[in-house]
Amino acid sequence: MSLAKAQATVSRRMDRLNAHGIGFTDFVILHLLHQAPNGKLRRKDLAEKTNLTPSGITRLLLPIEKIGLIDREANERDARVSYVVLTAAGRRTYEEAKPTADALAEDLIPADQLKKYTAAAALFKLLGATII
Amino acid sequence: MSLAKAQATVSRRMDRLNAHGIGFTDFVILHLLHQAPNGKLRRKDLAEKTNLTPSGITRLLLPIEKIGLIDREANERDARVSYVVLTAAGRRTYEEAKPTADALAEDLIPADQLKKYTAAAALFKLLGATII
DNA sequence: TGCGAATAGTTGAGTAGTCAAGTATATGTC
DNA sequence: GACATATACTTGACTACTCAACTATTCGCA
Repeated sequence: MSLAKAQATVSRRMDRLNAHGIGFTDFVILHLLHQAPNGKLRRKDLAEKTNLTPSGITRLLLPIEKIGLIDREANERDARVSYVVLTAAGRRTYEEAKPTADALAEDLIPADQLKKYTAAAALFKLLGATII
Repeated sequence: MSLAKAQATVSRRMDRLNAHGIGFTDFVILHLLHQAPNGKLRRKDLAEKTNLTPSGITRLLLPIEKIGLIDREANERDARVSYVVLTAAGRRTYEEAKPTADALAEDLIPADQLKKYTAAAALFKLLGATII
């Protein structure tokens, strides 16, 4: 209940990202893909990293694919997996949005205060969550 | 995203409460009413305490009212407000569920570890959340 | 080598909320 | 004392998920 509110606060704050045509969760996806080797991940990996279910990922990616920021790619060794790859447009959007996201994060929790919250991180871990 | 998962973990764990015929959020409502003077609160107060919107509260209370754990009561001075009151059955259910909830909480985060997490509480406050 | 069990992803139905707009009532101001 | 404005709550339409069941494929092993 309380945690949900904190979550809501974060995403609402981050919604200034939609100046870039994307929402907070979209940005997280782009961020994860950007970090990944070759800019691609299996849908299952995205599900794990975001703590969503595979079905949640399917539904989340649909509109991002529709606007052309990500694309599908088959795995030649395993026909079950479908990679999510960052398109050129996706990479561009990510790079444009990154400074905005960083500024918003800094605004939300000033970096010099961040070290205080390692205990919070431990709590999240205990609860099975991962810090972005 | 991460916070949402922690939240999900908590509520899923707390879902053992449905042995008492109620869910986690229902229990929170009963708890808040139990604490309140005269066992009643305005819907607006519940919204603030739970960090839900008034419309969320309306929808949340509907089934709890239907199973008779809470009831409506008018305010004679202000016809706009409708109190939420704990019924006898609601009080009974709360008192039965409380030990279960306490045990589950202790199970989730052992009390002797709890003091470690004051920093987490500070973080939540910063994010605009309240600890139960 | 063929078959049961596991894995990746999708889909239908449901849940728990949100926001925006609407109703009813109360309050402050001129 | 009437009228603009504010407050308490509800409702319709929507979002962002979840779970369970399904399809397609791959793997382990008798």
